[in-house]
Amino acid sequence: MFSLAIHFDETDMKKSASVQRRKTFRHGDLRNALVAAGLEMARVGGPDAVVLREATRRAMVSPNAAYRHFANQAALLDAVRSECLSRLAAAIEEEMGKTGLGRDPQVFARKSLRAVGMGYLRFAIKEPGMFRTAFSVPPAVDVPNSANAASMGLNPFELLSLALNRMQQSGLLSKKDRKDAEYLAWSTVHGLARLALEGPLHTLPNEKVLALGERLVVMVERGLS
Amino acid sequence: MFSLAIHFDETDMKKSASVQRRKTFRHGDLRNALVAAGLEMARVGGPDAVVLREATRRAMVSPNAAYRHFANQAALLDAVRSECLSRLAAAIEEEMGKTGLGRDPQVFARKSLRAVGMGYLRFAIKEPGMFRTAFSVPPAVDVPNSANAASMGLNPFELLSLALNRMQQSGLLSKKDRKDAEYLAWSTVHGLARLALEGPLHTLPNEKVLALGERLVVMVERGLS
DNA sequence: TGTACATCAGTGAACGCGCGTTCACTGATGTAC
DNA sequence: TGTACATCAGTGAACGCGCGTTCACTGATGTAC
Repeated sequence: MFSLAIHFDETDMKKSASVQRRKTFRHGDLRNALVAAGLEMARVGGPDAVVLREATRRAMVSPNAAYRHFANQAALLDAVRSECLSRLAAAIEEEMGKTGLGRDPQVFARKSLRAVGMGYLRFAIKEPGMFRTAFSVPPAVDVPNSANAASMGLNPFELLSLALNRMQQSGLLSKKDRKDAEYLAWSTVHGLARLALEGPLHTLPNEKVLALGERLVVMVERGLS
Repeated sequence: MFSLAIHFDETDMKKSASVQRRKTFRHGDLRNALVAAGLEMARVGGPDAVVLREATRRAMVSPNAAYRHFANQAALLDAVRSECLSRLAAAIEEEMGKTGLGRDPQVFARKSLRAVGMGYLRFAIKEPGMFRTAFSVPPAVDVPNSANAASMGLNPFELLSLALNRMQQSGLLSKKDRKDAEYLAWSTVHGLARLALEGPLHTLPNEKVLALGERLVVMVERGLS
């Protein structure tokens, strides 16, 4: 019971409440903690909100501790961006998973393409900050510390390729039309997503955006071949 | 000849060179000068580069002078954004102007749509900073001082509507398909533009982007109806 | 199993910077008489 | 035509802020013996 007082002291009550303090000198998992903090900031405020000092604050660590794990702020942002892309890919995969297998290969292919597009769009609407971060302007020149570029699993682009391959294999897409079809299909939903998040269209209600998305997917199907 | 010395003195040589000084107390056209400076910064560095203090520096005016013409930095950015949209519209109109009139209304309509899409894309490639600024995230809440919203001429959206109207009037588009076609058509080229400027596709050569743009326009034509 | 030591993840303090914004002011201009 | 004066576009100085980054350091950990 009296150990309470000691805990009280340890938790550092100076200034406002809620300032906690690590009990170990080593953090143990600081790199991941910084990325997680950066991701949360990106989620709320987009790429510009990924502030190195704030990340260290949230990880309860001094500002310069970040430099043990990242060469600079750009490297941290890059790691966060990469994580955002992974989340987007996961959202798409989940949407694809929902569309059963389907026996007819053509129906399956169409469903796959639709799932990629709609999963993409849904993620953009649900997590605009992460989405914008995933596609924020790339580092101009440097960003020395970007080891984790690859990560695991397929990225959004590869998932789209997969769906388009199914379209081709099931005979819905000629070999000629298949060429560069990724870029065309991707552009459509990406454009809608960005217009819905920012710029003149950002007041469109979500349902409307999703309905437009459905129409876009159909348009792509018809327009590609 | 000896007046040179006086001029020398007037031009204020302290510190580096090239620092000039206005001779009149009143600037005369400060608001426009600030927007012009902001526009140039946006052109080079995108929306984040529109810095109020830097704009006043370029207008050779003290920082707080800006507050005679804009309520705050957001208001200046908003004026710059509006100007970027105008420039985009002008680029599209120019592209439309290049496509002669054509006697066949259907050919004309197709050419119009193509011109809108390609003009849009070309502007995005040529002026990525302005393009990104035009579609940067809108002011969250305030921006009190945004008088010049309307400006003159048609905005990009209206130009696109015009082309789609021609499609409908010439019988290329049913009334049903015409509905919300703006959003669909716009999304495609907008998406390609943004992917080409940032994100994973930003290394695509310009010619390739334009070639994809041509395919997109065809896809939209076919897919819409 | 115990101890010396190298490693290196963290600390604490400080830096220079440039930003947006506010204050009390100054002085050119255009208008009323 | 000349003069007094209100207007208001500009000045100069200062503010608080938070950022990214560097410095010399400290102390826990894991390894070699």
